[in-house]
Amino acid sequence: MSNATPPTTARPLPRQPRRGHGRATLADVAASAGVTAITVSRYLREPHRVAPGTAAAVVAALLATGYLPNKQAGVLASAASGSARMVAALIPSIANSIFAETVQGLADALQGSGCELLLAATGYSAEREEAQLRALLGWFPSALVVTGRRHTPGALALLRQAQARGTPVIEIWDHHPEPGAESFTQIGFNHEQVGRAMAEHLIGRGYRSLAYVDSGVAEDFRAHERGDGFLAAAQRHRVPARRVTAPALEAIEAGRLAFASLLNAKHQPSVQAAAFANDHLACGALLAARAQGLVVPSELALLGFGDFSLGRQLDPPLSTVHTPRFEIGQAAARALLLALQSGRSAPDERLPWTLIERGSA
Amino acid sequence: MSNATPPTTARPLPRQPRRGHGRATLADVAASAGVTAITVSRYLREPHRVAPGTAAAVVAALLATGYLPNKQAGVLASAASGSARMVAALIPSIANSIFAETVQGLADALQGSGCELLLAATGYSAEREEAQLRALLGWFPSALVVTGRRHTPGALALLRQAQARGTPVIEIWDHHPEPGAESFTQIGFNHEQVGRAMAEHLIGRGYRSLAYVDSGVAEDFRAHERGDGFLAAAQRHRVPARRVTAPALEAIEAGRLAFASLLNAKHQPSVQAAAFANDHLACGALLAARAQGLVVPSELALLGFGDFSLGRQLDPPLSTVHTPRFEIGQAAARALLLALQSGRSAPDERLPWTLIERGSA
DNA sequence: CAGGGCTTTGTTACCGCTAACATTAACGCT
DNA sequence: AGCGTTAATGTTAGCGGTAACAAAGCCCTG
Repeated sequence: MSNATPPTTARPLPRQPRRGHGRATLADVAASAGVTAITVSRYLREPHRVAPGTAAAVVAALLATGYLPNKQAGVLASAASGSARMVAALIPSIANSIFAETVQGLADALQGSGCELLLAATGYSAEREEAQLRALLGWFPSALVVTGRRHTPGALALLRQAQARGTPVIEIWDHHPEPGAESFTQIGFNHEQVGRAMAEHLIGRGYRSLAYVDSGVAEDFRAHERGDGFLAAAQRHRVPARRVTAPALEAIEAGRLAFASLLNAKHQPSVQAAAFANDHLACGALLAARAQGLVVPSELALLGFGDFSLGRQLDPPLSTVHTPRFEIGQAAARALLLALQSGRSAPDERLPWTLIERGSA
Repeated sequence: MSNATPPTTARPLPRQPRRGHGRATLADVAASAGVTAITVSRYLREPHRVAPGTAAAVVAALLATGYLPNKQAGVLASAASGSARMVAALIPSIANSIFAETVQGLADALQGSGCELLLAATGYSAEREEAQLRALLGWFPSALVVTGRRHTPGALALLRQAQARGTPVIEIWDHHPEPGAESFTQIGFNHEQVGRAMAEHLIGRGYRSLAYVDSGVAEDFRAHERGDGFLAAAQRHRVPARRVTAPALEAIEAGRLAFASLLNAKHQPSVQAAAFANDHLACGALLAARAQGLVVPSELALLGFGDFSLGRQLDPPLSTVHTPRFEIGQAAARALLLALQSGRSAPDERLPWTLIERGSA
């Protein structure tokens, strides 16, 4: 009755509309189908709740408009449910084949779950990890996958916050439950244990003077831990062992150089067997040893870590530790999907590694 | 005049509020700083536009609340500007070291630009590429990086739409400008040309019966194109050449088996030199050849593609084609950042490859 | 045939943030 | 003094979707 013509007061003066991005929206689809937006939204999420006839019209409209849902809007609207369907993964390096395979496992297992993968490489820097984490959290990922259990205090606080809010946090490549301290889901294995096994393998084969050639990457904590385990086991067996740190170069080249320092005459007794932080280092050393005419393993035994394809092809083939690198990614995906479903944090998983004796040790 | 007290009708009865996710929002920060949300927002985006005193209060409030911006909301609100600061990349396989290094280059160069990386692996399937593309587009990425120039019609339509809306689209690992057809920014090299160069190298070294061992992955178009170039060049030089397709197995093993079929007696003339779709295949063949006591390259020359570290370590070391795999990722990042800045699509880049003669061909 | 329950669709408000415009105060200049 | 200009901050509305609730229509039952 009174809404015929608004008087001169309070004219809402048309302001310039913010144009969107040109893509069809739910409203467009709805208009085309002759329904309202919520019906289309419902059809997309719970198709059984719209009547068959309506559904047909909606489908036609969806095809006609080429609608693609705007996930930003969707996530924002259902913020409480927190279902961004996006997993943020932080790994040290993508180029490192170890982590590349893990990411592949993660991506494969996520495929079909409707989760996208947001990836960042930290370059083995804990500070960078924190910065990346901060950036990635801005997207409200539904789960977080981080590498290892060492983080800056800031990163740790962010991870704890996220976990407290119900975002699953999964640590991969390590398995080292701290008694008492409540922590995140860990999927991996114990690196100290691997180091011990490497030492014990060499000792068992009769070598009586050992070395561990550590990674030149200062923040490759897992390599250092394998070294810790290695040295501890040697000490327990009263076998002399020392730690050498490879130069921070391309790994094969670094292995070559590390080999030279292993043979350095000023160390007594001279090294009979060396374990390496990774296969690339070990291969470099193996090649250098062969080039010098040294007989492997009788004059110097070499044991790698990682089971890269390269080592299998050398002469003698490199003895090494096979790691479940693909499986870690898969298991992480399974664990986080489970956690998202159940609402509880998934259990730890300790995945098996195996020491493969090939010929070099 | 009439809006003093609403009558009993239309009581807005308090409805249950939708709670958010528990994280501090701009409004919280603003309340803590004693300003309104827009001021905080402004401080974060254009700090010089808020007064120094206010800025100090805002900073304090930001720290006190531990605020992390919600990027979903930010992107949604500035939809027109389309600045999601997120790059979607689609590659065939993450585990393949070629692409892993490219992704690393991409991530490295994106680092610091404030762009996140949304990654998906297509498993060399064009259909899967389209599906992934559809899913990734839901996030309104600010740029798209796809591998190669072959896409399904649906994917192509999506890419064109995106480009038309101003989202840079970059095709990596290929460089094959179609005359006339307007296309996307291509960063890579011409694979047919590489194939020709491989054939010409072998012909130049005097081999008079050639073979190209193609990838067993049906949709590895670039490998097939190298084969096309290889065979075309051989034909032009009137040198017999045939194409053999490796079985779709693990590549080193596939190379081993491909080697056997190369020597198949029923083919005349027998193959003197073979080029391979990738180094893994070539290495498998080289190892098989050596195992049979064949002398490489005099009895059979082998030429790889990719320059993987493995090939360098064999005896004889594998001759191969070095590709700018890391640089492709970097260049893609540079190109898309440029396109985002300038608003125009970035120019193509043809990156150099080199044929490295090592000993096997 | 009134009334309870179910199905189907719509209305409203809000997620967290920012574009567009409004407002206020301080300043400079003729 | 009067007026335009600029700097600093606020108000409003909306991005595109979904949660919460409402309402309309149908079926069945006693």
